[in-house]
Formats: sequence, C-alpha cells, structure tokens
Amino acid sequence: MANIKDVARIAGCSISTVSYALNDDRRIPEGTAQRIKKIADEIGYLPSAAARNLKKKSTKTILVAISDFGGPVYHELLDGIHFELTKHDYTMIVSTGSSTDNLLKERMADGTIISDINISNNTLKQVSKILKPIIILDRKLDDTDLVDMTIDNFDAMYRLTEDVIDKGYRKISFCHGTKKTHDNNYRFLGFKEALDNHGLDVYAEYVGNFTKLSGAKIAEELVKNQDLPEMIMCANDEMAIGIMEILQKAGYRVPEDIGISGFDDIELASYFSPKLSSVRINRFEWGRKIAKTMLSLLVKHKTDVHKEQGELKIRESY
Amino acid sequence: MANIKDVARIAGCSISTVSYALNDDRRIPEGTAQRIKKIADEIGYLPSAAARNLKKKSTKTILVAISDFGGPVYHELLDGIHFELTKHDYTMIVSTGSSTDNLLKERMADGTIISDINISNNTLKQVSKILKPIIILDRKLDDTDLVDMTIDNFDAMYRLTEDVIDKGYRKISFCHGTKKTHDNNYRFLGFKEALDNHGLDVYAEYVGNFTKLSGAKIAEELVKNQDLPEMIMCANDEMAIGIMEILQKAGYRVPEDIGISGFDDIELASYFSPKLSSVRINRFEWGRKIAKTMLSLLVKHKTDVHKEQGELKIRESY
DNA sequence: GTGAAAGCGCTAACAC
DNA sequence: GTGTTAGCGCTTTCAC
Repeated sequence: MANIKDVARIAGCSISTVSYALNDDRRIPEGTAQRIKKIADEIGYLPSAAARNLKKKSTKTILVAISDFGGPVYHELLDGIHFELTKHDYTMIVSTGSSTDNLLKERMADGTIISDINISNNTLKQVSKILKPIIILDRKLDDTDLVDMTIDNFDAMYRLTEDVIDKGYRKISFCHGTKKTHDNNYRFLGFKEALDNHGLDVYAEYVGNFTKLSGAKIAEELVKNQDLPEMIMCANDEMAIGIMEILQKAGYRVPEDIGISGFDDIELASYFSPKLSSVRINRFEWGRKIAKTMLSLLVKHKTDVHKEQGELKIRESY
Repeated sequence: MANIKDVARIAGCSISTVSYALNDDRRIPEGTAQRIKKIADEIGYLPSAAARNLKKKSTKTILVAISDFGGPVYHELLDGIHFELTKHDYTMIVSTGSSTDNLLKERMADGTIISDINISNNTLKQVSKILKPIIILDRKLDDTDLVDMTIDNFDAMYRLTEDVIDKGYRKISFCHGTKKTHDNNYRFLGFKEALDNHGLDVYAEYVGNFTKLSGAKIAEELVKNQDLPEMIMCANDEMAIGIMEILQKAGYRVPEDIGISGFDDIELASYFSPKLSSVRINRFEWGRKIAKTMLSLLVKHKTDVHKEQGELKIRESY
C-alpha cells in the first residue's frame, strides 16, 4: 500500500506538501497540487482512515445500530438518516448484534444512533459516558448523555383508539408486543388512556412479541376459547396480520365479525385482505430529523428534541 | 477520553504492561492483569480502534456494501454473513450510496462484499488493486482481484421456464428488470435457452427496472394494446406483483387468463392472491458461504468459488 | 515479568 | 510556498 511518503518521494517534495495538496489547502499553487494529485492517483495512493482518524480524533462517521436487517420498518428510516448525513459529508455505517458492541467500544464513529432493544441499558449508560453523542430511538432513559427521539407512540395510539371508539366498538382488547419495550408500553398507555377518557374498560390483554407467529398463537387461543372481543388493537402490524390469518381460517370475517388494527403501516398492511388499518410513521422524515439532531449535537452538545408524529391510516379491517 | 497512558499511570506500570494485560498476554501474572483491567474499567478506558488499526494494519472488520436498505432481499443475506463473520470475531458494517465510496477509499475494512450496481466497474477495478479481498455478488468481472459469488440465475430460470413449458404454456413473454444487471441478464439467458431447447420463440420482451411500479406500467401498456401472451415470466417478484395488480384490476384472472412468475420469493409472493410462483434462494446459507469465502480469502488469497442454487416455488400464479 | 522505545500514516503548528 | 517535526494511541521488539 502506497502511503503519503511514497507520493512525496516521487513528487520530490515533503509529505506535508503532499498532505496540503491532497486536502486542497490554499497555500499550494494549483499546478503543484495537480501534479501531486496525479502522482497519487497513478500509484494508487489512498489515505489511511486509521491514521487520519487517529490524528484528527474524528471519523466523520455515524454509526446506526439496529436490531436486525429484517423488519419492514428500518428501510425508510435508514434512508432518511443517510440522506441527511451524506449531504453533510458524513459517512453512515450500519450494524447489528455483536458487531454493534465492537463498534461501540472501539469508537469507530463520532456519533451513534441506536434502535436495538438487545443493547442493555447498562451498556448504553456506560458507553454514553465516553462516546457521545448518542441518540436512542427505542427507549427513554433518564440519562443526560443520551438523547431520545422516540416516535410519539402514545399520541398516535390514543387517536387511533378514539377513532375505534367513535366507530362504535366497545369490547376492545389490546395485543401487546414484547413487554417493557418502549414502543409497546407507550402504545398501550395511549390505548388505555383513550379508553379511560371514554369510560371504557380494557376487554382483555394478550401478549405477543411483535411477530406474526405470536399473533397467530394468540388468535388460536382465542378461537379455541370462543372468547372474542369486538375489536383487537395490536401493538404492530405483523401481529395484527398473524391474528387476522388465523381468525379468517377459523371462519371469522374481518371486519364484520371482529375489528383489527395494527401499527407501523408496513407494506403488507395494504396488501392484506382486508386492508389493515394502521398508523403510519413517516420514517424518512423521522430519519432526517434524527440525522439533523445528530449533526447539531456534534457541534453544540445540546439541542431540541423532537417527537415524530404518526398518521392514522384507516382502511378496511375495522 | 482516557487512554492507555492514563491506565499505566494509575496502575503505576508501563503502557506495554497495560497493553499486554488487556490483551491477555501470558507473560502478565493473573493478579496484575486483574488489577489493571479493574483500573481500566473504573476510568472508563476503551482502546482506540484508530490507533490499533493503524498499528496492526488490520481492522477485523468486513464491509458489506448494498444498494439500498429497502428491497425485501437483503435481510437474510446480511444475517447469514453476519452470523458467520461474528462467529470468527469479525465485525460487519453495512453501507450504501456515497457512504460506501468513502468507506471503500478509506480502507476502514479488511475485506469488502459488494452487492450494489451503483458502484461502477471502474471504481471496483481501481479499488480492487488496493483493497482486497473483494467479493462481488451482483456482476461478473474479468478481474482476478475480484471474486464473484453470484447466484445461479441462469440455472434457476432455466428450470422455472422448463416447468412453465411443461405446464403447456407456449406464448411466453419475459419481463426484464434493469437491463445489463447481472441478475437480469442471466435470468433472461436461462429463460431464452430453455425456450430455444424446446423450439420455442420469445413471445415478447418488456423492460422494467425491478420495481412494482415498472411492472404496473408495463401491464397498463399491455392492457391498452390488448396484446397479452399466455404467460409472463418476470425477472423478479416485485415486477410480477405490479403486473398482476394491474391485470387483475383490468379484469384478467391469474392464472386462468394469463400466467405470471417471479424470482426471489419475497414475503409478499406468498401473500398475494394468487400466490406467486417464484424462485427461492436460501440467502442465509448464501451469506454464510460468502462470509466463509471471505474469511479464507483473508488468509489464503485464493479459494474455490461457489454458485448458490435456487429452488423453484411453484404456487398458484401459473 | 516489566519497561523503553520505535513506528504505524497521517495532520498541522511552526520555521524558514 | 515548502519543509521539519511532534504527536495522535496503540503494539511489539528488544533489553534487562
């Protein structure tokens, strides 16, 4: 691997001149700069990130840690973040699982955006002392070094529930996703609050884990026990779809016999029959706002936080 | 940020001792090592990746460059790669777009896996001289520094086409994805070859770009011109679904009036009505094989390449 | 078993 | 306008 010294030797100048030329420093005359760049190009010189990062104590890189590459949910979010970050000459890298742990500890990035419930609060708090800024999207932590930019789950679910009540439903159940996740908690709280404010009780609570399969299992149980509510509001779309599939297989019609709603508005939601009513989050915009916040955090260490709002998508499933 | 010097100072020893202790070198007695680790922990010391990478000239990181985080296609592949890489203490980072360019040039990774048609052949060839190993998944290049591990598009599409012919279809069209992509080319070639070998001609060719929307546009045109074949074989599922939607809206029944097939077997394929016949690639296994190849390339600089096979999923759409 | 010191490839302050 | 040089934070060789 050619290094800056090689370029300097061939160009017959010092390494600082090469460094200046390559970084477009005004001191170096156009001609010299061109010549040096040409040589660098010819011998295939590429600066070493490691060396520059070490010297500059910055990487111009933001790490986004997600819980998996699957979920239909991350796509737009990552696009939004990437869009804004690259506009400002930052590089975005994405990781999951144990790779995230390494990356976090090794400080390969100037800032981190985390949406991964598998990372423990402790790890987070520990790392936050050292590596900032950190923005978290999947929980709230009372730690001043962590800024949370969760979506406004409470508000969105509150409004969705009000709509359900408006439509005349009274026996309304809630299907939890993974308990103690921020998303699930606040979606449930919004649901509960809306019910309370209309003098209604929760008909029943079921507990899944955000997967279609967990929804299906719940539905099987329900069918077996013949104890169906008028409406099931689910903490996400995938469970809602799992529930609908089983219910339909058992001969129940949605929405005639029972209403179902989801959350997230994944692509499948509008393909399923009936089209699933859900809550849409504009994740691209959310991502952009997150990136902007990160960028300003990188400079100012303090900034306004923001809660991304959801938009109700009322379709056919209730 | 605490560094190794701080630890050494507090521990009352030299930095080399700290380095040895932290890296579990046998020379340092258990007691001393424990004490040093404890101190490091207390002051929140985390080694700097930049410094270590610079010194060791290796990052223990593999970059995976993909064209977008969207596509329903990457999930399993990335999981497979990640699974195998982390098993061997490597870290995986994922990037897209301009972030990839930066990462590539800055040599932030020991090896790269590329599935991103937006990266030009030239960039690829240039980088391959400097940064190896590189495995490419989305094209074939006659460059010995690049190892390609594309899936066996030709074979899978050949077999699918034979099945279609077996079922009695004769007027068979092909719906291209983005032209000149490896995936599209070889899928078409496999299709063509099967037709040739059965003495059949291509009924018509349409050109989309792998998106649902492009499929929809093609279908609109077809409906307008009233010139439908008996069967349309698509270069991927998304276009197939776009086509089916429009066709159904126009009153055509699939498969009664016209047969449709896809490629990739995305989740939607089995949710759509009718369930789409397609080709499934076990992308998790593919990913594992890719990672294994990368790992051996990192040591041996030469290894056997592999073509991942597809599995026909014949469902209801033809 | 521990320490001194060289050096990885850069950037940037400073000198000329 | 260009060169010299210190130093970023580590690893590792070589002495002791």
